[in-house]
Amino acid sequence: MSDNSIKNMEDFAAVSGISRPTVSKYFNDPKSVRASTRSKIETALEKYDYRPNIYAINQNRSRTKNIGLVVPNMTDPFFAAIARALEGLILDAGFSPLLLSSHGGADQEVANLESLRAIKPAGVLLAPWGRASNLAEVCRFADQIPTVLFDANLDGVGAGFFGSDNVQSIDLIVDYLCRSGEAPAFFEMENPINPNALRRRTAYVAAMERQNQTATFIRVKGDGWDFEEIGYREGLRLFAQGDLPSSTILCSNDRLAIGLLAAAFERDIKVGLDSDCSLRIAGHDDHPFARYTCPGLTTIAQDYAAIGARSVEAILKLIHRPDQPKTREMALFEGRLVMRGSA
Amino acid sequence: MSDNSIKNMEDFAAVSGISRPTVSKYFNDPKSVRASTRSKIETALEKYDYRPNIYAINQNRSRTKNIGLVVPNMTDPFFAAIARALEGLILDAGFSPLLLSSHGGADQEVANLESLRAIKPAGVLLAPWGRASNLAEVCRFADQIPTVLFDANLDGVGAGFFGSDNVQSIDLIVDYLCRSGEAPAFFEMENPINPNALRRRTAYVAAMERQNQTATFIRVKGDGWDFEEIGYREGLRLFAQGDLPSSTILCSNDRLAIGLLAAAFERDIKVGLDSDCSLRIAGHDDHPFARYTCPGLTTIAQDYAAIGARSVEAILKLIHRPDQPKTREMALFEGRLVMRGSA
DNA sequence: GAAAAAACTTTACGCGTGATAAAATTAAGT
DNA sequence: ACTTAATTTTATCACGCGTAAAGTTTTTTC
Repeated sequence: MSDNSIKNMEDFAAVSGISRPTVSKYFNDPKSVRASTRSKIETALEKYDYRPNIYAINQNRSRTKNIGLVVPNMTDPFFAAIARALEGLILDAGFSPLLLSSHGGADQEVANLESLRAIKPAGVLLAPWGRASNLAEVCRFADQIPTVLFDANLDGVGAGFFGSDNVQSIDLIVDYLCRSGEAPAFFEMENPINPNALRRRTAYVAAMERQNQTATFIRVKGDGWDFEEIGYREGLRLFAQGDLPSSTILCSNDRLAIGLLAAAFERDIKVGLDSDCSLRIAGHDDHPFARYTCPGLTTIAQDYAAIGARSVEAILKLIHRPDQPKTREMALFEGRLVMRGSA
Repeated sequence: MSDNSIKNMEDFAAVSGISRPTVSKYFNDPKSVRASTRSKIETALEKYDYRPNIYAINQNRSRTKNIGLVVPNMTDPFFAAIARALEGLILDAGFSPLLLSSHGGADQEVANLESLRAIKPAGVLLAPWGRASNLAEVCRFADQIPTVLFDANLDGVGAGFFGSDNVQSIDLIVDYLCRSGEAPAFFEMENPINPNALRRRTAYVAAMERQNQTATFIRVKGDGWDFEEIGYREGLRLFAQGDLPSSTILCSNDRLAIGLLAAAFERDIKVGLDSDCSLRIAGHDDHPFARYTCPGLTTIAQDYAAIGARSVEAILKLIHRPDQPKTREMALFEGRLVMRGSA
């Protein structure tokens, strides 16, 4: 027969013995048709494996069933893990995730938003590049398409933000470090791109105040996202100089700490809690590799299960009720202290 | 005026003073219209920022300007790095990359191919899941849509394969290890999913033969992609037992080695070349984190610049001349020895 | 078992663009 | 200015599906 000639819904409707509009209805919602016709269609479906043309479907719809997902840097395992979790949640909600990475920088971020615009997504989950983001463009985008921010906040942009409570988490780890040894110095980049880095800095100052300690900083130079390299290079330099402000170092993020630990190892500086150790190092984020550093990295685990769940929930609500009151939703989730050998 | 009412090409053609078919021609190839009309269109473009509806464009086309890019696991920084490089090459060629990860396993791989089918990509670059891949489905897909494999080969599937020459690279590192100390034992998983693991195993046997050494294996249990965890857990177990077949261990890949190094550190086993070290560990792939292990991991760097370039080149050739002779192209690229502290 | 409700069929149109043939215009060369 | 080639315009169809209206059949309800 003409088995292979099922080119469109018309043809498929013919072989399944159902009219095309009903078949169309079926594909939009299988439960919206009578059980008997549904089974007829599904029988034919098994035999002819037809699928509606996605472009024709979306041509009329002003919004599709896609949800854009933009992360600043997929090469960072931390974001890769979050992205993966979010993909799952989006799929569960019956939408198709479209994952894009802004690794090129703020320009790539804008380019990603442009690509998404062309695809007319129902909504977008955006972890912005950071301070360097093209705020005007991101704003313009968020005004046109339902957008929820996660991981890093840009004030007032999008319909909501969900991320970590840096004040709580930094307080938690500063408290732990102070109780278990010398108060920590804060290791950070001079000009961090990520807004979270700035918030953690402020949170560190406040936490140290609460501990009646004076905040001290180790600020290092470095551009871009090659944090391990920066931590390593600057660690080597610092250890060579030998004038650390404290024997406990709290890094602004795990990736800096990973580099710093490698530098300490190379310089034969024992890191940890034991009596023969001269340095303690802690991080923030619970990077997937934090448990395989030497020693394992004491750090803060972000609750990104919760962050992801709430972000997806928010974007879905926005999609289903697009004309709701314009109150910007926002929630910060507590971090959890993960104790390993390094501090 | 009616500034914002540019809803389609008709409207845009009107405001730019050019007929719609000519505008259409412009968007398909700006150089195909007269310079004067081109500038007219581009002037209007700046003023009204219209962009053709991507769904309407693709509705008729049997193939789009998209190239699918499927990697087994984006959470693995190695694949994240390759994917990023490939994305750049695809963009340079004037196509849009669509990146998908099969992290769910072979089922997700099939699902990804299904998604891609719906999008009608011009071609697909596929790094297959491995032995567990649904061979029949992948084959069926590759028969319908131009497909090139990279990283891992599936015999006869797709129009070509580009990857690393495991025989050369393993020979290179075995030779180095033998010259610089005790001949290596091969650390691997019992049932590796990745075809490269099997090839490296065979290559190891052959290389040891050439060195007049007897091949010895350390085979460990473990499922899935959590290689660091497996290396770490099994490393702890092995070191507790204390009956290693050799003081030099060549791991099937870097991620196993990273776990193994962490285990050695925890057990106070000094790894490296110095006289006070009792163990040497080497890996394969030059994982982005290999330079931050303690000590830095001696390994083989895959030439994935070349692999990526050739893969993209091959898929482009296939797209432009779809009916060329059906010889399956294939090339293996040499690895480079990266010497660090661990061996 | 009849009336009401629900689901389906038929018919027809619209979406925004690509493609093409024939006619009209413009540019280039002499 | 005239010829010729190149380009643009006009007009029309195609693509595959969503959707609405009107009529028909099936199922549910009492």
